[in-house]
Amino acid sequence: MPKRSSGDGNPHSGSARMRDVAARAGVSTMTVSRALNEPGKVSEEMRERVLRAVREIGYLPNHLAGSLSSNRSTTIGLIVPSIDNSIYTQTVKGLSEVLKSSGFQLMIAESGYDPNEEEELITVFLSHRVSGLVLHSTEHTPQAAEKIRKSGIPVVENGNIPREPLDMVVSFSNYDASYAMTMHLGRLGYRKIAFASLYSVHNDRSQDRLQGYHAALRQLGLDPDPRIVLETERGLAAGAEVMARVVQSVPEVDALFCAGDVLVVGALFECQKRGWAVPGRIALASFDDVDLLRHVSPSVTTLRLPRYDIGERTARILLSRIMDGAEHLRGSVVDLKFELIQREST
Amino acid sequence: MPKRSSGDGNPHSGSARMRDVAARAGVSTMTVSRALNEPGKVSEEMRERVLRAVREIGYLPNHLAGSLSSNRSTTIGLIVPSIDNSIYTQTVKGLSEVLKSSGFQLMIAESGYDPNEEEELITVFLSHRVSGLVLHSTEHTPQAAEKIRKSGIPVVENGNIPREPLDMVVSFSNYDASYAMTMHLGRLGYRKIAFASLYSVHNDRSQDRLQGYHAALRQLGLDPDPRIVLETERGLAAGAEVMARVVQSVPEVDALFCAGDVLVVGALFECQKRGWAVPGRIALASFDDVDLLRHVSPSVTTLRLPRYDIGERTARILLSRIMDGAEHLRGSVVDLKFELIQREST
DNA sequence: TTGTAAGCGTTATCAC
DNA sequence: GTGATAACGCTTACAA
Repeated sequence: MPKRSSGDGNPHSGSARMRDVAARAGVSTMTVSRALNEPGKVSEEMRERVLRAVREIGYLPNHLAGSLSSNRSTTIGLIVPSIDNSIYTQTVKGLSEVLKSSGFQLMIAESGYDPNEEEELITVFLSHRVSGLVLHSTEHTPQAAEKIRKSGIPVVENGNIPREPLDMVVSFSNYDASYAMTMHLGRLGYRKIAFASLYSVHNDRSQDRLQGYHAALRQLGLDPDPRIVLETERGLAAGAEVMARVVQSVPEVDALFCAGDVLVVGALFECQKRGWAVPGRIALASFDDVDLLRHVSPSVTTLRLPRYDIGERTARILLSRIMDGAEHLRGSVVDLKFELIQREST
Repeated sequence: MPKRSSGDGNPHSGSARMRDVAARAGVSTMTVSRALNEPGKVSEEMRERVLRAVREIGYLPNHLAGSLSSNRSTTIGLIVPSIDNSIYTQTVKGLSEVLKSSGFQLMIAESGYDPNEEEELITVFLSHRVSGLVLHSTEHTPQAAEKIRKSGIPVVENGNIPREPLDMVVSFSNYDASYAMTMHLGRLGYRKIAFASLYSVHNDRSQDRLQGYHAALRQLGLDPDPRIVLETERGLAAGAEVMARVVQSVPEVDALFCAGDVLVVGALFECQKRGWAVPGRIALASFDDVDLLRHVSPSVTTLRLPRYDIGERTARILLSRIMDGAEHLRGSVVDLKFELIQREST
């Protein structure tokens, strides 16, 4: 019962197998395998004979079979809350570039900010026997944590620095960044600092930013005012709406710190439309240094976050664990620093 | 020589196998396999017995083994020119959402606008035995085309509508879109229409946009002027630079069509800085309807492209081929339409 | 409806 | 340095 015969119309059905290469080269499959994966362990002559046969036949190794047999895969699973968030793209690029150079592939999925969905995706990735996992969120179901632990594969969390990491962490601290910006505003003399962030439900980044803000207020001796602490959705329209709402409900406000996405740009446009001078009437600060903020007028004070570096370091640390078995890296936390960029808006 | 014993420290080494589940449930592995994959083919009692054993043991199926054995995988390969281009994110989201609902996973890689790199990635994906391939570029090496053909897997190109598709196509026409916008500018009375695009080397989208522009000029009876046709890199700074260059070298220019990325925003800022009225001194039009263009002042005339739909349709057509064997879809071309949004800038 | 046996394409192991 | 053989964990094909 040759299975092969059944799959005539199937994908990949025509691909040559290693044994075809072996037959053509007049060697065993092991020699082919070695010539391809550990060229040093094979004589020059054999190597060339094999490689010629590979070319002639148009042989393509089957990673599935290789991974099954060797119990090693070359795939990494990445779960982000939302794929269409431009914030992550730099990190994904950093990850992708380093992984590619080591022959690893990225499997990507989005959790939609839902820990249960994340758990489901982790399960799927584990089924695919990924060699490592990268999670942007640092909030997980207990079951997810348990599955990961049980699997034994290395994990990097990289959206924030959690109190209780699953394993490794490569990130900046949302708390520290938010604290730094709020302190900066306070030192510049602003006394009534409003704070806008994205919804913090199942979003520990937002939560930490809020806490950083509050900690700085305390340090500055400023009273918190719930009327000027807002959560909203993503987008320019949301930023504009927040701006209008804050100024109208609490006219004494003299600064707005938009701790998420491009909210600040919407806010700035709203100011321009209403004729509110920035920073004269109200100062504006933001969280991520997107290109736009340097080009608008006034240019916007913001935090430069190591988005690309996070991806790059994440990949490197993961590869160390996977390829070099660097067990001493288990549980390590890399706190990449951010930079505060003072511009015209404050 | 039990392979298993060697892998004690290895990832996934502790995971239970189907045979463990079978033993626990007191059935054969085939019954476990059926209970999991074709529940209808198993009696209620068996199904429950198996599922309980699965839960108790914490069994996680091994997709690698399943795919190898069945000669079917649940992964799709996606190659984009550059991951950090926000243009693709909506398409990736569309793809991802549909694929996820069918249990497929996305493997993503970037070619860096290099066909040879793309070929390399295609090879890797084929090695991973992806069930389908999505390519943003429509320019490929002959070897890449040959490998894909030989593999027999379905492919969708979705960055443009090529003259000679590899297989299926889901896209809008860059030529048509560019033609439409240029005609629109002509009909509004603009006579000296400049054109800025991203570098067109190995970028057939840019090339087609340029051709659409030229075709429209002919149709409008306007003479092409190489001095006002420019290629540049991505980014706001590039847009600003193009704007300044065009107006200073050819003062008669009365419109600028930025056919790429966020160039137009840089151009608009430059106009504001220089005090050039838009559209009084010069009209501005763009290619992609990013959120920003609706919020700047003046708001910018642009093309609304079906980015998300492209991803969604791509996934659907691919899944039809893979799961339903819909061979009649082979070679089909889906030309998704775009929409021209007239705003204040023209 | 369930089970048996063979095989998917590769690599680990051990012998030469 | 090279090869024979037995896995890897699952599904196909067929038998019961």
